[in-house]
Amino acid sequence: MAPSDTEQQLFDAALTLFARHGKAGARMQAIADEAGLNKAMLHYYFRSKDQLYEAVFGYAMQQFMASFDNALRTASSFGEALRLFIDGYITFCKHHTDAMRLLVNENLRGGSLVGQHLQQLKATAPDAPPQLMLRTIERAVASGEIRPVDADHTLLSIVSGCLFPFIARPTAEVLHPEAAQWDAFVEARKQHLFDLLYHGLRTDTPSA
Amino acid sequence: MAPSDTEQQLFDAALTLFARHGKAGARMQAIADEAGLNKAMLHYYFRSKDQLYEAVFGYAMQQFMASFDNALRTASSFGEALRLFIDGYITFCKHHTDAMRLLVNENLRGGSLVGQHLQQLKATAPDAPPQLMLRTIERAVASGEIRPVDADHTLLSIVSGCLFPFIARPTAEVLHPEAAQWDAFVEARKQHLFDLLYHGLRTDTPSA
DNA sequence: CCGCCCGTCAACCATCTGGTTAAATCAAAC
DNA sequence: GTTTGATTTAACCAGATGGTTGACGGGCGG
Repeated sequence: MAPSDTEQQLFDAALTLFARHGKAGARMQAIADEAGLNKAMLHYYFRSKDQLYEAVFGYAMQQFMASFDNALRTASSFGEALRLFIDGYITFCKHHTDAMRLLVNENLRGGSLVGQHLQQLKATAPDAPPQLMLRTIERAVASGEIRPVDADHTLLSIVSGCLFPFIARPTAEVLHPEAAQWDAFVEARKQHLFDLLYHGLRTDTPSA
Repeated sequence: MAPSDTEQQLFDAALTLFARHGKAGARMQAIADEAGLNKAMLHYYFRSKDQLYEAVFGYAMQQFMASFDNALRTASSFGEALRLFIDGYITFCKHHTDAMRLLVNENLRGGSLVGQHLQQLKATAPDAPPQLMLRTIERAVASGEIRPVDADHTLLSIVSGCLFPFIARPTAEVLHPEAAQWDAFVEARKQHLFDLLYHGLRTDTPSA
């Protein structure tokens, strides 16, 4: 089961190139070159381009789920859970840009892989991070900690805020041209997003 | 200048297929077939696949900008501007899914086209919708109508909330499986998003 | 030392892909 | 009715692409 060194190199190269050029745009030859190996090895370890893509996609999704699974469970309040979720999500995107790009790309294309894997996950691991966060929101609504919002929409809003700077990086960089400051921008986003969402969600403080 | 009927059909088919399969995945033959025309016509009207793609992309971006330009100018308060922006954005995505997908795809891939067009737009039309909304936010901060938030981050958050359900539709549909209810879900999102953002942005009401 | 098998490779193959071309068609101008 | 120019078409082409194959090699059990 332990993937050989060669297999891993091919796999990594595939992830990189699939993320960069999409499934159709990534060439098998280019993947082999990137890994510094012979193209035939790709077919030796993964039979076809389709199967290679599926393997890489599945890995990306699994990696994604694992990334902030533990963090979430330690939260004691909704505010803390929200902060952990945002931090985990943004940190994941920052360090696993390729995996994230692959996942978003597959979503955007409306491929069937997303649905498949998500359904399967829902069945085998009913406490995966999305579900977990969803229930955290519902609980916070029930306890009156936050306004009575729709949990699905809210989760979508949280996720979108984390993901979007990476999705729309070229656009974001027109607003924030200093290239070197990208990291700082991403880091600042954690705080901005938490503030925005926490203010937006918490129960109204009766005023004037 | 008026594009011939043939040219328009090719153009539309190209938009559809580029959006569906990406630049690399869309085949010239398939585009011609979709338009019910001969493949050579594609090269007759647009010299190459690259130029066809650029033309389609430019059109999508222009269409996108035009879609909610007017609406924004009529707003009298920040709240109204926010509502109009959200409505316009979501409505655009709903009715021009292909154009939206193309734009997001290009962003995700980090292509140079996004930067080019946006820079050019910034120069020729300094009051394009994004800039306009940006300044609306800044004004609302200055007037104390909303908290002193970073305008760039805030705009990004607004846009992301509008766009994301369309980007991640397969994922969203796992949460909301009833296929027929997609339209209702999108419509409900306008209200949810406005509430979330408006609560999240408005100046703190001093309380206990 | 021998045979065996896994891993590796260069060369090869059928098909597909973007792009070209020369002939055919058509509409308006003369 | 013929000329002229834009439009349309089928056939074609060179190179790329996913995938295959047969040979080579080296480590390992015997």
